[in-house]
Amino acid sequence: MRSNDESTPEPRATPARAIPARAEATAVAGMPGVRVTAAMVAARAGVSTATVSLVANGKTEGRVSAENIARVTAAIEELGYVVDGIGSSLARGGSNLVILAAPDVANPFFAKVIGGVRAALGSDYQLLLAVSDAGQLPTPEEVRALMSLRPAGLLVDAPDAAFLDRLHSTAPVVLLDAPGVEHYAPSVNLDVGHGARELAKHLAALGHVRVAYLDSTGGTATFRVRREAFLAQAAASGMEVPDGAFASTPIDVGAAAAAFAGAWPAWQRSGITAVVCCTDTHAYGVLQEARVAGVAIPGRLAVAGFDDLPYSATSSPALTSVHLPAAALGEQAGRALKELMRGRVLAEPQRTLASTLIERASTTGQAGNL
Amino acid sequence: MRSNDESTPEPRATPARAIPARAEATAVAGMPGVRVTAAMVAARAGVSTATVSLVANGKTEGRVSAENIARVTAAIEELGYVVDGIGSSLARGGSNLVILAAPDVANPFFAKVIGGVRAALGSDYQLLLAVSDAGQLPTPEEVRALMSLRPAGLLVDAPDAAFLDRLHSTAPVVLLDAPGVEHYAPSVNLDVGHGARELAKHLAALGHVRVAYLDSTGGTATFRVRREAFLAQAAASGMEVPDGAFASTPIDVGAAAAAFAGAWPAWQRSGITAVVCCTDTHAYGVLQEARVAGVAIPGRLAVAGFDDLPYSATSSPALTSVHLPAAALGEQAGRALKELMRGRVLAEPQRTLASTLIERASTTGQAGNL
DNA sequence: CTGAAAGCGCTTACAG
DNA sequence: CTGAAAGCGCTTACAG
Repeated sequence: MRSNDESTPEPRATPARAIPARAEATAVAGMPGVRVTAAMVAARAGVSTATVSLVANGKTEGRVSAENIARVTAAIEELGYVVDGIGSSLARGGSNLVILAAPDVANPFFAKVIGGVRAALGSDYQLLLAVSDAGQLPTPEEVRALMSLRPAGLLVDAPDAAFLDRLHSTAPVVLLDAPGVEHYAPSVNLDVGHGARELAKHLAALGHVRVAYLDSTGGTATFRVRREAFLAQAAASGMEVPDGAFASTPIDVGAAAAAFAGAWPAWQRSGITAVVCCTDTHAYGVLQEARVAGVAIPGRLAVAGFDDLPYSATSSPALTSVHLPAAALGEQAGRALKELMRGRVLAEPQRTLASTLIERASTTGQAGNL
Repeated sequence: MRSNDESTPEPRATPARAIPARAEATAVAGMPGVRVTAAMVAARAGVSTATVSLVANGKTEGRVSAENIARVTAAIEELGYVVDGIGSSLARGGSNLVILAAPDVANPFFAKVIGGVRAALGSDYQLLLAVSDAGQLPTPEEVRALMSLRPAGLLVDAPDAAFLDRLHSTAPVVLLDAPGVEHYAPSVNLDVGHGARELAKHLAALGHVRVAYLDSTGGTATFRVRREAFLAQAAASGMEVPDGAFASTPIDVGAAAAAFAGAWPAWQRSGITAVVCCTDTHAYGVLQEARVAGVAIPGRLAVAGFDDLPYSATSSPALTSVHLPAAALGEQAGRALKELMRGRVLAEPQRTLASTLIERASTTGQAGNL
């Protein structure tokens, strides 16, 4: 669980008699340096560590004299003192860390989510990402280890029930994009079903009757929602997704391209005129392979995706896609967590953000547009 | 610096007389639960906390009787005890956290770097990503706050001198992709210059004489290296990059496409037959706009990039690109840091990984390939 | 306004 | 093999 041969030379605190100014300035990057403690600051300022703590944390109002504030401030500055997070966390009973666990950090969509979280959290909390291998949430063991840091709060993106069952958090938790498991904790969800239905209506209105669906292999619950909502509305709108018109691949352009290449001859024979992809990434693969095969988009085949990634606005043809409000997702989750961390009760513990269909040339363009 | 109104209700440790089994199992996600301490385990097992610590950390050899190991193990299991990272870190003088600071987390390239780091670090250390806004390293203030967590080590990707000057780390540091600042700390670099020169030779061998260069606006030091190495070899190989044949945009497909659209008429007039892009992302923009404008790739214009992103292998045409060993970069940096954290001295503190040119259809394909 | 002291949860010499 | 005790660096009642 933790390193058994932690032979790192631990810097022993130097005796407080002669405190050199800028002790930390002697630390060379990569070399252990001298750690400046509150006791050293106290010695230099001629006060107690209690006073140092008060000043360092800005809790001086009506508690520390102007004289002492000045002395301590000067000593802090001279020694380069930074409050130790470990000692502080232990004394306070918790840290100011917020941990964000997500299966898919390296994703342009997720970058926006992170931006939103940061904006909401502000500088009171330290945001750290728990990373694991691509497409995987951290294991429960990893999360246990993280919980032992006593984070002030936890944000979990796209969790499944198994993960949440094994997560016994003592800190407030907010879930992001957690369809089907909202009851575990306050959550912010995406109404991706709405966009999926809009997409089905859009295709039906364009006269499509037989459509294919390119799904994700494995993946999180959102893909089930996307598929089911689309299929339900497709049926309601009089469209058919024939049995042979399903395929699934990992979220990877090449894999999607290959799957499309393999499936297209049969799809073509069965009269498919549109393919809906569960992510824009899948759709890029279809666009690419269609170009190679000389399939006119959208003239011969309409293509659409989900996520509205940056590239989709400028791809050729531009890709019709269900837009998801990533920044708002992060921002509202961050906001909710902040409330919980302050001990407040959420007025609205379950939130859902709308998705919207962005219609572009891959479904609406001139026929024959390559 | 830290929250001033941390009004979170702090769970007081319950008196150790009646310890219910599975205390933590009563914790509902999002609700503060009971924290199980070593003292509770000790009480239940009828031993001292010292013994609990020994057992929990697997340091029992020749120090704890089989009898007591069994009792403590059972109590740990029954109560769901997890060693508290805060208390442990304070006692040990440091945490087992490794913090990775990077400007560009949401990048497929970087996902591989992270994978490499994780593989090298193993389970002895907790890897956490310090995130900031897109394209930015965390500020020195943010890093200070992180340092106060007493990480066991620090990994910094693509730092500049200003960042390192203000980073007074007391923990071992390893730099990744840090051309020009290697002297600050042990580092693992990418010899991107080699790939850039290979690319210049490749284009020259294909008969190109006048080429354009699409650079990144701002960005990290690697872009300077890419440009300079390419230009030097281009000149040496008898190619010319005319004054008007430079452009730069952010790392964004749409921006690159727009820049190319604006520049192409003049480039065409001046006899440009190839454009080198400082990232594959820029190159995607060029490919896309070229398609719209009916510019045959590579017949009329050869296109190449750097990074060899996943999409480049399957784009249409597939993109010639300078491949960078992302996973190896992370892996070697992680390995080096692990050595340092164990108190060892690096045999080879400066390492450089080779880059290779991957030739694909965007430069070598049949002329007229759209 | 101030400081001595207790306590946060753990680890590690130390004495037995 | 075992436990009492000191100590990690801080914060916070508490008494003055």
